[in-house]
Amino acid sequence: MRPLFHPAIEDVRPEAILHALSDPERAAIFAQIAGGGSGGTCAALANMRERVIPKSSLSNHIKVLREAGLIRCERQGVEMRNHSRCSELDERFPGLAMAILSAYGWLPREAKAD
Amino acid sequence: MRPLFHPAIEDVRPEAILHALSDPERAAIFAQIAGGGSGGTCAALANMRERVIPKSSLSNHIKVLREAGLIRCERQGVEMRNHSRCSELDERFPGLAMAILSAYGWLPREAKAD
DNA sequence: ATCAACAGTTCCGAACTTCCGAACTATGGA
DNA sequence: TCCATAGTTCGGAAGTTCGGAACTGTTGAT
Repeated sequence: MRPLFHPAIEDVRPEAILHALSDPERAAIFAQIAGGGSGGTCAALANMRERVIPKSSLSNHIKVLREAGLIRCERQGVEMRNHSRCSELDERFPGLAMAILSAYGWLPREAKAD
Repeated sequence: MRPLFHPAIEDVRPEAILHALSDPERAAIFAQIAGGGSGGTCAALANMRERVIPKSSLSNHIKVLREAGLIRCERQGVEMRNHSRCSELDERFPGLAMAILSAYGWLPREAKAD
């Protein structure tokens, strides 16, 4: 499997980010990846909270996040490592990812106002 | 036509906001309303930029924005006044609406970083 | 080499959502 | 009353999403 498609940071569109994160399940996956906790493999993500996500759905969610420019995925042996593109994104759209995660109440590690 | 449904600010869900604003056309309508320029009637919004929006679509966009909690609509005579709920929203989800409008490059009046 | 096991992807049909023209409703003025 | 104006609802065509079953690609064992 050749390197998966990732948009260049300047090609990332705000509507794609909002669309990707407008699904709470997908936003939770992104929060998990951004938090760095699980190591970011699909298997780790699949049963992160009470809900078990079918793997075809998870694969699709990850594809949507990747194509929106939110995460970067690379194969490492048999599994896939997913990591967030937060710092690049924050340069392009300052405060956006953070405001969204914080609206969901899932800020990765920073302080939270409310 | 009795008062239209508007969610209480504490019932506003982040996914609804992101979904509403993940359509660039709808986000542009919201920016226009938030900017306050047009007076916010549908007719004024319909032909705001090069694109003419069919009125059934516009009505639907406004409904989505209203039910997401982004705008407040009230009939005034024969027309409808739409205004944004930015200040309430900013208390509930600090920085969210601003980060989104700024990502689209449509910040209502404040300064812009990049 | 062959095989099995595992991690993730693709395919495709059912269910859901979106778009927009035509028909409708509500308000105000003559 | 009847008309014009501003917006809403209806309905069907087109598009999107979800998830089970079948597939691919990688590793490790025999």
